[in-house]
Amino acid sequence: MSRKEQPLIDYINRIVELSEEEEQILLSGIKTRRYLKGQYILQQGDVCSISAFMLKGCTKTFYLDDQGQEHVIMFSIEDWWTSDLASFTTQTPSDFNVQCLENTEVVLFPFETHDQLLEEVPILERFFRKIIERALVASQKRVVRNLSMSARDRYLHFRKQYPLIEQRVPQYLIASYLGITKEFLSKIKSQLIQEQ
Amino acid sequence: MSRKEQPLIDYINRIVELSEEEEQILLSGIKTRRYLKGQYILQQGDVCSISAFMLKGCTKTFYLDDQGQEHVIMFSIEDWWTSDLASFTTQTPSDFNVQCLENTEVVLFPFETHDQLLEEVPILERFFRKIIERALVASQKRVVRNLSMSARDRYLHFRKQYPLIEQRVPQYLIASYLGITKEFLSKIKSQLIQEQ
DNA sequence: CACGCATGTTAAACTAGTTTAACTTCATTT
DNA sequence: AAATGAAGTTAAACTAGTTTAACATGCGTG
Repeated sequence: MSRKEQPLIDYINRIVELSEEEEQILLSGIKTRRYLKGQYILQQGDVCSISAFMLKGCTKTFYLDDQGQEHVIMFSIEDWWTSDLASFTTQTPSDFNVQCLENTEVVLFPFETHDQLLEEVPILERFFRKIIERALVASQKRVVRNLSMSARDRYLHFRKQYPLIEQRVPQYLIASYLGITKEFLSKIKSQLIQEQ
Repeated sequence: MSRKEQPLIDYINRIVELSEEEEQILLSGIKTRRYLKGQYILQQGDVCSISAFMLKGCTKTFYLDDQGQEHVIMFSIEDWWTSDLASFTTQTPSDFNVQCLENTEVVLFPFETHDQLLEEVPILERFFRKIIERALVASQKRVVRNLSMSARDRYLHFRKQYPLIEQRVPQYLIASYLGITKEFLSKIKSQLIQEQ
């Protein structure tokens, strides 16, 4: 049996074990949606009403500061989650935008049915705890990298950790993700080439 | 009734509701422990076998890089949690040290009994999900601040957000937490004073 | 009370990363 | 084929933050 949501089911089953029945309840509580390149899944100022699992495509999550400067917080590709957790959990306006860099297809978990879903399928409580744990570990590691590594080393780490993303998104967005200007990233890259 | 663990029980009850019985099961699965100023709760390279709730005192979590430089990741005071989640959840060697800056008393959640405790008191699954959610939100916000704010603004934010910590720990540790040198923090502070 | 040591400050020389601006490349539209 | 515009590069001038070093302060302990 092949359905659109299969990658999500597989993803969940790698972490906890869903029965047939639980799977059905889950499927009845979610929906899939497509976005075109350039469209926003979430906009700064809006309350984040969904948590999204990526089936296909690529998004950037970014923040516009007071001076209108864009700061890329994360990229998401297939099999990743994307949302603004702060806004989603507290139902307050979001600081972030999530915009599609490619045509994108996602599974949406709406906030309204989220608590009910957890009541009906309690094992998902553990599932969400575990994926949030992982996200927290990743975020803490990023804090450490930003505190202790030079821009050059952060770039090398990024290239190694996300080789697929590096080829898929423009360099100036990667520079923003790393916390540097596109000009300086350009310089780093030419230095790395000369060293070879 | 007043027991040492009461602040923990109160903390949990602010997030989920524990029955008398659940409270008893919880209490039987934890223990309290004291550390002297300077002692380590966790050392880099060891597997983190506990998750700790702070009853009293103050700790720093830090990372020593290849050049032996110390990077402060976080401070913890009363009513906070401290642990290395990455090491605790995967039972792999930790990158971090947790050292007491004052005489400290904590409630310890040992890893061995953690899963069993969650089986017996399933509501704790939700509790831990929620506090990890909060920690993730805080960590993401810190990433954003480190990407988008100057050292001066990060310092002002820190002072505002953690006024108690600022007075409790030495300035050079705060500089490290902010990702700058103690000399530069000193300069920022004297600039701020002159502006008054 | 004097010694040692941990903490904090100031200032000069330095460097990693930014800003500004001009130019290249390449894909898309007209 | 020309024109437009988004993405990337290069280089010079600049600035935020580091390094090094010297000095100040306080305070705990022999």
